[in-house]
Amino acid sequence: MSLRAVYQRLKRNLGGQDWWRADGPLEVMAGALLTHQTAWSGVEKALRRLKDRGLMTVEGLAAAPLAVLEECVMPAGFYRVKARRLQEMARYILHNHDSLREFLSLEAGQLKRRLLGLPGVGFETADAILLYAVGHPVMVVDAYTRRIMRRLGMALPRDYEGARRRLEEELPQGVEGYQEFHALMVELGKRHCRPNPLCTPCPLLDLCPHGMKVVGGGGELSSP
DNA sequence: ACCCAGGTGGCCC
DNA sequence: GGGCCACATGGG
Repeated sequence: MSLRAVYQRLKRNLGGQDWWRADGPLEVMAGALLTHQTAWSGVEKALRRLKDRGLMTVEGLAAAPLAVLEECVMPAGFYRVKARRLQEMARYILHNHDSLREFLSLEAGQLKRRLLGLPGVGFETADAILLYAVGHPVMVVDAYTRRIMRRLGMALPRDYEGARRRLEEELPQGVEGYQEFHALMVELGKRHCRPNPLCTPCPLLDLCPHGMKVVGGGGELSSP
């Protein structure tokens, strides 16, 4: 089964995900930093706290006492480092650009390099910002995507950029499709593709891993 | 009492 | 380039 076929099947059955809705680009950027190794429910609480205190602006994040940011970020975990990263990002933009808008309107490659220079922004976070905050057609490669691809027998290259290019080549190209595919990988992964060998069977795809056991019945146990 | 979550950076080899 | 660890709260 081709990757495009996988995508079409998931999309048909799980529907449009309309994922990662946010008030504006800054909220997407903050969410991208806060979601590191963290459940989204905690990220939502943190974003809510920041907004309720009027801190969801570049100026607000840049000027707020670190202790206040930490208190807001708390429910998203890793709160000390994440609060600092939020502030560093805001201060960078404030000190080096006319506005958030101007910063985000840089050419995609330029923007990505600058994002990567910020503390806490690695390849995945940078690409998430490009795709969801700005709307550039780049794939985001996360842990779920890698795991699912591996269990489909289509393991991605280990290096991030190689993996991203592979997905971008094999999928229908464009912002819509990339956002949708990424969302589908995460939602499917949460249900049926955990790191632990004990995973629930996936009714849509043969995700059965490593020849390990499946809980619940319905998944194939075909051992070669 | 585990395991896990929409990663990244620092350190080591 | 890789492998290991810290970073921390909250839900199943």
